[in-house]
Amino acid sequence: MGSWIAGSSPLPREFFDRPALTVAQQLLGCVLAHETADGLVAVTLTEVEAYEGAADPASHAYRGRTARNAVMFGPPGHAYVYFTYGMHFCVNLVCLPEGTASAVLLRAGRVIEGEGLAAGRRPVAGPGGRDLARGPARLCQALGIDRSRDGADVCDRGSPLRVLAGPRPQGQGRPTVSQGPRVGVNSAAERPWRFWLAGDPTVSVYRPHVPRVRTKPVSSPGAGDGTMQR
DNA sequence: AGAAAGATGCCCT
DNA sequence: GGGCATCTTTCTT
Repeated sequence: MGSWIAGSSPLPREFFDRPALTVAQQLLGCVLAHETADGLVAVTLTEVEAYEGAADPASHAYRGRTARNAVMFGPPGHAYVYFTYGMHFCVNLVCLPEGTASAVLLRAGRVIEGEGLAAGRRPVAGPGGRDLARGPARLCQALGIDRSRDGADVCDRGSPLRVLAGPRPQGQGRPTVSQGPRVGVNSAAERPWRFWLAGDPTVSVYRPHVPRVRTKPVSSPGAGDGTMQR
């Protein structure tokens, strides 16, 4: 089986020393591998989102550097792992040189190595493995990525978390990349900075941007005209 | 010190 | 389709 992953060289740091929009599209089809004491799990990336730094209201770095997002301001090729919604982890890859804060959120992938281990980590995933890493939090769960991987150098051959060039299918050119608005972003939602492999079943289902509506204890008058209230 | 929101996923109706 | 789980970060008193 594909033990080529263990001996393969990670992508060079220059790969990540580019704008997030470029890196995001180039990352599709590449391999993300995570090695733990339990074993190796690897996916080919099928869906990503680009986030700029200071110029992007949807970015965690928009309001400046904090203890949480410090890795985003560091050198390219490192993982920025954050915790959200009280239970989920998501992983980003930092782009551009130190001092800038752009990154690419990894949203989905297809498990190509360690499927048994990944399935054990995600017992609720259905058969077939399609849902093992569909969605950013699911991807982290399948790979066993948590905050201890924050700052990991994915360009380091000795790192437990690495990014490798994807296998080039014979007789095929570059995969067809689709593009659309980012998911779960209520600001700058008009920027089509989400990229995915067209037609891939492991891509997360598109949810049109519906901001979370807080339930109101009392109904206010004047809202009976059918106007959307949020 | 306290509160509110959050780059979500799961289960139930 | 919608509510809920669950907690960290950051902003506001």
